[in-house]
Amino acid sequence: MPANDNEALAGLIRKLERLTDLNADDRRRLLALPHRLEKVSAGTLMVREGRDTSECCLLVEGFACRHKTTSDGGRQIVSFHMRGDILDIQHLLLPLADHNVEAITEAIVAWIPAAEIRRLAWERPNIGEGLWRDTLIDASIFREWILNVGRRDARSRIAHMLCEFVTRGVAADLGPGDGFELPMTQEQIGDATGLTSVHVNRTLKALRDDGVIAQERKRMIVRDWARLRAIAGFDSAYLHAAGA
Amino acid sequence: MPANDNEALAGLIRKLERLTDLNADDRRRLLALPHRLEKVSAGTLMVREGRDTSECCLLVEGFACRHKTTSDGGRQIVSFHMRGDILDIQHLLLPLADHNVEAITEAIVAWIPAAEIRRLAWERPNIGEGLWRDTLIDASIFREWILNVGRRDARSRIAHMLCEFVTRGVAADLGPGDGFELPMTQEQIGDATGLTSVHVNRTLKALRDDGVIAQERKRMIVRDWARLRAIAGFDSAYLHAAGA
DNA sequence: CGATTGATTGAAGGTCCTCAACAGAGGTGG
DNA sequence: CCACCTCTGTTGAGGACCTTCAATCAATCG
Repeated sequence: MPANDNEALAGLIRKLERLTDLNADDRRRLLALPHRLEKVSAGTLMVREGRDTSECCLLVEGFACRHKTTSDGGRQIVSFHMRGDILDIQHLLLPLADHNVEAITEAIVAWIPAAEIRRLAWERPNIGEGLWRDTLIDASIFREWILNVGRRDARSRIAHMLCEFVTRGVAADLGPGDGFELPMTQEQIGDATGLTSVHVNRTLKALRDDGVIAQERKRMIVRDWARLRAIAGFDSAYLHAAGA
Repeated sequence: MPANDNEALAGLIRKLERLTDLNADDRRRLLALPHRLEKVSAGTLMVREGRDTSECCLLVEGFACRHKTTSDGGRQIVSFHMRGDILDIQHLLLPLADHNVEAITEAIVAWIPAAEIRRLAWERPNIGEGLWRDTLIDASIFREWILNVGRRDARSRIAHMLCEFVTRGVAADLGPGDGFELPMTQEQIGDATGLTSVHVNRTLKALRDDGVIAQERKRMIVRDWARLRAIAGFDSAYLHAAGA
């Protein structure tokens, strides 16, 4: 397994430290969380809608998304995730999964018993506060996504998705925001923005032609961050501490 | 003031009892929460995006919504609320409001100091668990709304919004679901579904012509619940305990 | 009772979708 | 190591759904 145990939980601690104050004891308890590491390939479903869950899934490395489907098969991605994110923290208190969690690249995840995290949340108020705040920021991002698919056109919508991804990636130490690995396919961008992959393709081409972005393979370069922001109408306030 | 103090907090207790176990002491502490009642008219903004907040707003009577706007003025409603709902519980841990909260009918709200609720959440684990679970259900509803505006056509989208409203209304003791007061205008339905009021009008007419619903004034009658559900692709699982 | 807000309907147009074909990249197995 | 296959990206043509603009009607309210 590529990541050792300490590294696996260190990502979670780094994230919580952006959200709350942790003392030495808090950190010790977090590092002592029982867990098992798993390497998964792109496309693996870590959580299935409707299933009972007793473990929480921490993303140690790689990228993942959460998605839901309509009764006639339409698929909607509701969030993207990167290292340090707990992918299904809501299962601490809601045992039945209401959506799927899928790896979109090869990834390493750590499975942690929900009961252990729950206990820690109540015994260490700092940790509980951080975890609760994390779920509240999740909810804030969901609200922004409702606005994104509901009220922006394809161009702004995709630009906004890119802005958010860059901003969160920088916060998660994935490197500088001007050039970065874009882990999702155009089909997945479509599923996240409520568009078809065909229209995503045309819209990305337009953004390239306008000199706002550039692409080579899966690598994306932001040529003009100010313009991308303006097209998206992006204001990072909704990310709260998570995107600071 | 139409509602007395006990009635005001009783709605919150009823709601929390659907989400967690409360003992006599929990209930006593909840009833002892300091608060002030306010009667507000339709259109009143209780919370403004970007503002610092130190009080939480409990909806005692009437209806409200939360909404956001794009930089060029597009407006998106991200949730509707009814009595018993805490309208901005995220401000317990996120001081800066990332959206607006607005009364859509005349309403009675109770303002409760956020610090008092926060204290109760940590001192009474049952209450904390119930409140956290409530915010997680909120998030689940947001996810469903992303799916709704992202992947359903106007007809299913509006049908889904109606199904959710009815289901939550029944759970909140607002009366039977077959005939009920629809508090929002067609413009607000449009803002919630990412459509224009014109298209909402045409779509509602189609649903009426098909015998699925009927309307008189602001009153809506569900003529064929099975068909409305089918059109919406509605499955109440995402409401978790809140819509049981 | 005039004024304002919300509902209703028509006509024209635009954004995005569907269907379809093809190119390129990457992975697999013989 | 190359042939093959699959997945992803790309582009074109036509059409559907929803929007925009506009006018009219109904209901509510000061």
